Amino acid sequence: MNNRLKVLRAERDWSQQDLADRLGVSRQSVNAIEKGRYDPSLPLAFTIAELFGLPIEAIFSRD
Amino acid sequence: MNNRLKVLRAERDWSQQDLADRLGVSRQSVNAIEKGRYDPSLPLAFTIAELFGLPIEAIFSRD
DNA sequence: CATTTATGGAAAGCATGCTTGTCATTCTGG
DNA sequence: CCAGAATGACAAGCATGCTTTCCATAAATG
Repeated sequence: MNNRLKVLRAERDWSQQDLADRLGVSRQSVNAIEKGRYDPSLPLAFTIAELFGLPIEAIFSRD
Repeated sequence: MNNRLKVLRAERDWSQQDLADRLGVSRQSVNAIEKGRYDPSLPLAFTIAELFGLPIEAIFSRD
């Protein structure tokens, strides 16, 4: 899966740590997801979508 | 997370096995997800949403 | 320069997702 | 009644998600 986390983060001028704090996960998780090393769980994808006020499909997409 | 799999399946008169075949997963996975024993991975949630032609948020929701 | 902040990644360990196989129960058709 | 289909569940095993800890590099700041 691809994701737009880096862009959404940049639009808000948040560091990976800032985003991780808002999501309640570790910075390493944000980094790994952002770099495509793995996909978030569905619950985390919901948390991310809610934080950015976007549908999951507007943030994540298939490769 | 809650999900509407059972209803969506019933609307189409599909068995759990029918749905599993269409999703490319085991019947046990469909059963476990439907019964809330665990959540699907994000890629599987995408496959489910595509199969039913609905946004992920129209199928899955937080508890 | 020296220090701090941001990012990328590796390793080990625990939790979760998914598999195959198996079993029990219930329901339906013949 | 009997056979088969459908559902629910459990176990073992492998894959993935997430954690903490640690290290390396680059960019920004004093």
